Amino acid sequence: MDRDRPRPARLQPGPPGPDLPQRRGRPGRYDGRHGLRRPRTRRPRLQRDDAAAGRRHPHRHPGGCRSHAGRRRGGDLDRRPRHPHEQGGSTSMSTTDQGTTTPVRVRMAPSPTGSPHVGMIRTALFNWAFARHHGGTFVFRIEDTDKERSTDESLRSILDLMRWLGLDWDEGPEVGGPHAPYFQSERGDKYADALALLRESSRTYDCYCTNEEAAARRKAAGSKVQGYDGFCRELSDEQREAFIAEGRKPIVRFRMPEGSITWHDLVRGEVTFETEFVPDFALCRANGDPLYTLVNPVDDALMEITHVLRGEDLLSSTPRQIALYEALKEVGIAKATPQFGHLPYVMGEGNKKLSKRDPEAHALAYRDQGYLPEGLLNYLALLGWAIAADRDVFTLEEMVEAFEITDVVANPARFDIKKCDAINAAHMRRLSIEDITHRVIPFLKADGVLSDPVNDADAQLLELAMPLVAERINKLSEASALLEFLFVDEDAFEVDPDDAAKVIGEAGIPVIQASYDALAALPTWSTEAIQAALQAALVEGLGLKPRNAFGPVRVAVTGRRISPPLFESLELLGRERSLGRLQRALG
RNA sequence: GCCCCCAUCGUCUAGCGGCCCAGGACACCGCCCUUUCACGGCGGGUACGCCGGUUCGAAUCCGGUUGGGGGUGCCA
Repeated sequence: MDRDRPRPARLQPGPPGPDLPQRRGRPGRYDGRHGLRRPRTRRPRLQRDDAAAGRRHPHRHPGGCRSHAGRRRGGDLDRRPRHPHEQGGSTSMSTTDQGTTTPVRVRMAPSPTGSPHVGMIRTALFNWAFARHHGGTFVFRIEDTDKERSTDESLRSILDLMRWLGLDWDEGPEVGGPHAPYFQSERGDKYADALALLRESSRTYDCYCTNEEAAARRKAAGSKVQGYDGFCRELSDEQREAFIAEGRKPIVRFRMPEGSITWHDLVRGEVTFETEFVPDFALCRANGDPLYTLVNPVDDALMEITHVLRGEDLLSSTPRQIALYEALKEVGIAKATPQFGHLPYVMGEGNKKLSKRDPEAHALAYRDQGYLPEGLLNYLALLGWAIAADRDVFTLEEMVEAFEITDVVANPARFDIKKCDAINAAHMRRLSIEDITHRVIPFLKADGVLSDPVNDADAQLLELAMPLVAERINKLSEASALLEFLFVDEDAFEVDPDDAAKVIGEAGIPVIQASYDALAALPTWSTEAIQAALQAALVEGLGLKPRNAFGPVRVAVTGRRISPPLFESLELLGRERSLGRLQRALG
């Protein structure tokens, strides 16, 4: 073949034990222990006999915390009996370490380049939920090796995002941890050490070729495979010296082993790659800068990550990582190869991976548009996972309780903003008035509806008005339009011209006049009295349908055709301001 | 090109060989409720890509095919 070396049929035996169900795609339920899986059974967790409730508090200390009080490390790990025949390790390149009971350690490792993406949230959420479900550790690591593209702004955005979402991390930026530092830019010595050890082993070799040379050789050989061809694998001293004499600087390449590499993917089942299709890859640049291919596995190894849950785009780099892990174990850097689970893409319009170009991709925009973190997270969780056959709305706590990585489906999901809205709306309706008021205030301030700080009178008015508004908004940002008329100064009050044209006009003037007369005569200014007076004057008096009767009044007083309930609104506005606005509408 | 992944309503999913002429949610279409809006209620249409095989029985297992996606870097 391309490397001119014989290829043994298969290094790996087939599926391990006779009792191990190896259904592709729907693997057995993962029980939190390395290499162990059991056949899926329907929601056995619902019958759990321990008091799981109150054990975890996913919302505590958003933004990361040190306190592990109350968290049971490795909580679920010993719950189920081990099945003697169930072993996940199936190959010489096994991704599992049989017999261990290591507590779960997962990580989120974003690159701080550009604006954080909703796909990133989904990955973070599944990692977080997996960690919390198993009472494990959620590590947050910043992969800022690319100095050109990494920015502080992006880093801040990611941290803000995680804090807003309430996905707290146990180790990482701001909280530190036993494997600090958690910024790759501060871990250069570790990569240099790893590279030096690897270079001393037989697993790597120095390569002097240019890309062009390798590509030309591939082409000349009529190879179907692209990428490096292994030319420098067995260089003679003379060849090496000749290259050096030419002034070439070598890079370090990893020597892919022969045969095939198989792993049991946590979401996809068994995946196999023939290594003839996995070219020897570079670990560093000629100037010595380590590449992602090196730093990512080295950090995972050093941080003792047990499960790597990441995007499907990394699927094809997994055989390289598994092979590298073998070398890292050999040189004493890695203790064990993690298990891998490749999450499906979040797709955008037109069946393409949701790209940064899509406005829907920008994660922080959801916060600014008034989505609830619990709503967004709930929706994102639905992309690839279901808590039950007939349920879509759930809390983070419920997700933690029920989340199984092996329940995640492998097919890519389209991001549907309408459903996202609907799920968010469901969470809005679950909030108490106090809670929703609290959350709406920043939006009201930003929109200039409320002053900052809020004065006492406005605070009081808001407290009275929110019950009317809370049930009719689906996003926090929608409150301003509904409340503005109550807080605006009279001389700044404006009536929407389009709405006025539609319902006031000539036909509306008599209606407003009649309303003014009826309300001006009112001895008490209450919702009930207002309703009775308007009902009598307009519906009975003028013979109007309620819709036509109250429309003009609504626009005159609230400025818009869409408002909180009219009679309550009038009461809150007060007699003087209400009558004044009716007067103004009359011209 | 080559390699890998994926395949149930428009969308997200349930389904783990008989409970399925396929369930839920969003969207859509009617109707009801209603002072606008937002809720809420009732009803409706719409899906197992295709071809083989295994089986008494297949959406479910196997093979193929087609279609989609991803990868194929001294990017991450």
